[in-house]
Amino acid sequence: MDSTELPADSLMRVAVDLVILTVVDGVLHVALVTRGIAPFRGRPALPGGFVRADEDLAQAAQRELAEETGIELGSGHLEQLASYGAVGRDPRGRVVSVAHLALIPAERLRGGGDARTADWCPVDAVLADAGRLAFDHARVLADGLERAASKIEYTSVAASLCPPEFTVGQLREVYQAVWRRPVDPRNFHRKVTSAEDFLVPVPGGRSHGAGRPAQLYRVGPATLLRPPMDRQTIN
Amino acid sequence: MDSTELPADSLMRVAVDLVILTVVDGVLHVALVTRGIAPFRGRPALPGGFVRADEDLAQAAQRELAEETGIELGSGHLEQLASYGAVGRDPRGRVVSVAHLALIPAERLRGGGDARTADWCPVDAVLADAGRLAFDHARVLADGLERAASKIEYTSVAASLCPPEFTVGQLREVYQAVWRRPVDPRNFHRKVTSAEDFLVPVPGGRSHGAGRPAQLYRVGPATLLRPPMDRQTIN
DNA sequence: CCAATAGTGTCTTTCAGACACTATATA
DNA sequence: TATATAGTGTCTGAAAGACACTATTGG
Repeated sequence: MDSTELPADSLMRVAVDLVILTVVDGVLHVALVTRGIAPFRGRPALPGGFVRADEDLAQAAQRELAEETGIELGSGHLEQLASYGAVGRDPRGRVVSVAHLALIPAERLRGGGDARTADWCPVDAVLADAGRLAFDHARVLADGLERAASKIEYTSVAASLCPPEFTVGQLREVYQAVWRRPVDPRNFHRKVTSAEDFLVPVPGGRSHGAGRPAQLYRVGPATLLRPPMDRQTIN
Repeated sequence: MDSTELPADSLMRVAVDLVILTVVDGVLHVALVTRGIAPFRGRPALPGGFVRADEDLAQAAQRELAEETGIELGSGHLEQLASYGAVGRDPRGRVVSVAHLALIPAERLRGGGDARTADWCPVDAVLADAGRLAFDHARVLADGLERAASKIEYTSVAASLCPPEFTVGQLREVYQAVWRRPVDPRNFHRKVTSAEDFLVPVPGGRSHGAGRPAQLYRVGPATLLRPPMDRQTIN
């Protein structure tokens, strides 16, 4: 492995940062850590860390996700978001961060408080004070939220924010939380249940709680929703 | 700039690779270089190079685009695509590549032949022998093509593949080339001309050539096409 | 019973697919 | 005149928005 012919000034540190989203009681939350070391000590930041020499980008993201949330990604969704490499974004030196987006069910959260684990913060509150976020994480978070909102328009990844078996009402709550707008229950029901292979009913599965019990579903083999839902237009 | 506390094994080389697309005579072309040095010497590859210490990712991509095609990106479109960081993707050592997608008008091409410049290759021919591409560039190219095809569904970036003033027919040729399928001229015309602020007619601007002269348009202020076109369903 | 949520049905509007037809240039 | 491309109009079917109505639970 001779790399003498490679330019030395392209040697940089490569990190992964994670936008980890979940929905708790109809409210979108993002996982944040409080930085214990400089720079930005004491400020909220996205979970993340440096990529190791023996792992690829997705592995590094999965490792950080497990370390900060305890999630092993059995259910849940993880995808690459974008890379951020402005020259001065980290005062310690040149760091290129490959941001990832994770969508995980609320039921699998483990309690925060531990310094190593992330805290779940309502996205509205975080955005109201986005200037406190370390590095360029306000931008990364904004990009992650936009990606999540657009991706549930045409895919079934919203189910990654639900438990393995869920009702149409729970799925609708996820859409409303991510889109920050109400969705008509009846039209939503018609849309998602009539889409081919999008949801598969669990035989005999019924929800409990207030109101009429609902059919339980699992996510179906169709990962794409066609035609898509349009969050701008939708009632 | 003290980085002693940073882990040494996250030091990697960071590069940009470019998927540069254009449409010549209704056929989609991609810019490829022939590698003059090992590894993959003599094999076709996407244009690219290492990021310098004093430039960010977008600047590096623009610089490489200018060096390989002579395009200064007055018109044209450049966006980040994705990052590729598998451990063994470059035999010389650990290299993380941040791929970008560029869409440029055919009229601004400059002749190849020069060793420093890229050659324009029909995408069909390249895909038919994608295994010859260096590194993981077959995958990067596939991702770039998919991104281009999906992005013209809901944005006006297809106009970046046309000259500044163009006819509806030219724009339709671009869609057909990127989607690899025919599009009904009449329905397409109705769709793009009735979309608010998508195209703005050039007063008195008329095309010449075979058939009835067509109105010339410039791309309008609306960057989004709503509702989008669906390349799966479209006639 | 009432409140709450699940689920069905229906009317209307919008818009895409298909395609006839007209308009205006070049060969 | 023949041919090619531009552009308009019209019919039909799919699907979304709006919303009435029924179904089935818990309190």
